[in-house]
Amino acid sequence: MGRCRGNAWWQGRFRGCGYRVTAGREIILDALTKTDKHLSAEDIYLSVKKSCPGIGLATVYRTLEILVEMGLVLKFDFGDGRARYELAEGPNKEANHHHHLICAGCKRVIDYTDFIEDEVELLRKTEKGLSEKYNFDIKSHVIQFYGLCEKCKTK
Amino acid sequence: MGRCRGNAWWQGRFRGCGYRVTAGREIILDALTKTDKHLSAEDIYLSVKKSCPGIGLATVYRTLEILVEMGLVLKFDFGDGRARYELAEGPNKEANHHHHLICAGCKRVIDYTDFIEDEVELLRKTEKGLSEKYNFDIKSHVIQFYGLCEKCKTK
DNA sequence: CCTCTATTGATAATGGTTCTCATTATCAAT
DNA sequence: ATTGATAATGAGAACCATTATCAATAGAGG
Ligand SMILES: [Mn+2]
Ligand SMILES: [Mn+2]
Ligand SMILES: [Zn+2]
Ligand SMILES: [Zn+2]
Repeated sequence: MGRCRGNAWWQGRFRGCGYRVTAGREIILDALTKTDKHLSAEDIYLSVKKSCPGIGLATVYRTLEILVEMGLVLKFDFGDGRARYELAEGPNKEANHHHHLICAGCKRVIDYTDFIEDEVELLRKTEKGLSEKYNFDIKSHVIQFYGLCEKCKTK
Repeated sequence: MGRCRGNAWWQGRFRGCGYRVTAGREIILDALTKTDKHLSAEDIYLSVKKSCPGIGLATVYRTLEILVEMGLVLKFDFGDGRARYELAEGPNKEANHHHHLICAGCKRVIDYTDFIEDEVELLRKTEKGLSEKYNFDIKSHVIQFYGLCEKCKTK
């Protein structure tokens, strides 16, 4: 057996999907785990480059693609022309599901979970109704509110 | 007074915003009015080119930008790498608001309004709560369900 | 170690969108 | 109807996030 790279929670899942565990993939997932921001591919690239200077931007994109496909990471479009990524689940983020408030002024993105309970209730009803009516198998949803944040609404 | 170009419902609003009424803008808005599809800029360009061969793609983009800014047209990202546009309101589409089901298999987009009543109720509550808690002025929302349509779920 | 091959980094290519600029069209004032 | 100020346009270049290419490298089972 080759040198062991550790036993982080995600590695089993990773190997189970037939993917190899590499230094690049480890550090990219680390970067996403260590922040609550909504990082772009380039954000991640620059962040990861500090402790892994040789990494290429293409590897970041390729890894993110895999992570999204596996459901470990969520990919969003907040309207600024680049994709944003966020850890979907993890060691400390088991029940991380939330929705977004997006400021049209400063482009800030606010995570909120405050009203999730009621929403989840309605979503369950809506998804059930839609599934039956359109015979559509719902896998995920995107709920985003656009407007002006505290600072931008006064200008 | 120059040749009158008609008195379509939108022209007053257009001039009121300081924009000139042009043949290109008229025909682009026509194209959006005459369909219930979710057209890309290039879709519109090709469609409009048939009755206005000289039009340029840049004009389509510029016009769409204005229409979105004015709130006459909605811009969506369904994850296929290009923006999609849809008439927000119009002569026959006063209460056109709806949400989307997006098939990850065939990329088909289904408009639905069936369960809007309950959703509208929850949205009102949620928006009120969020506005107060985050002092955020909500202007619009995007609600999309992703999954597999009738045809794609069996494969 | 050894082999097989998935992964990687550098870089070119792609493709949707935006920008530039000389020309044209709109429209309020004549 | 004509004019003049300037907004709008078309052609094409530029931009830039994302993908594809490919030779070199590294993961993992034996
Ligand atoms: Mn978030
Ligand atoms: Mn629609
Ligand atoms: Zn703001
Ligand atoms: Zn489908």
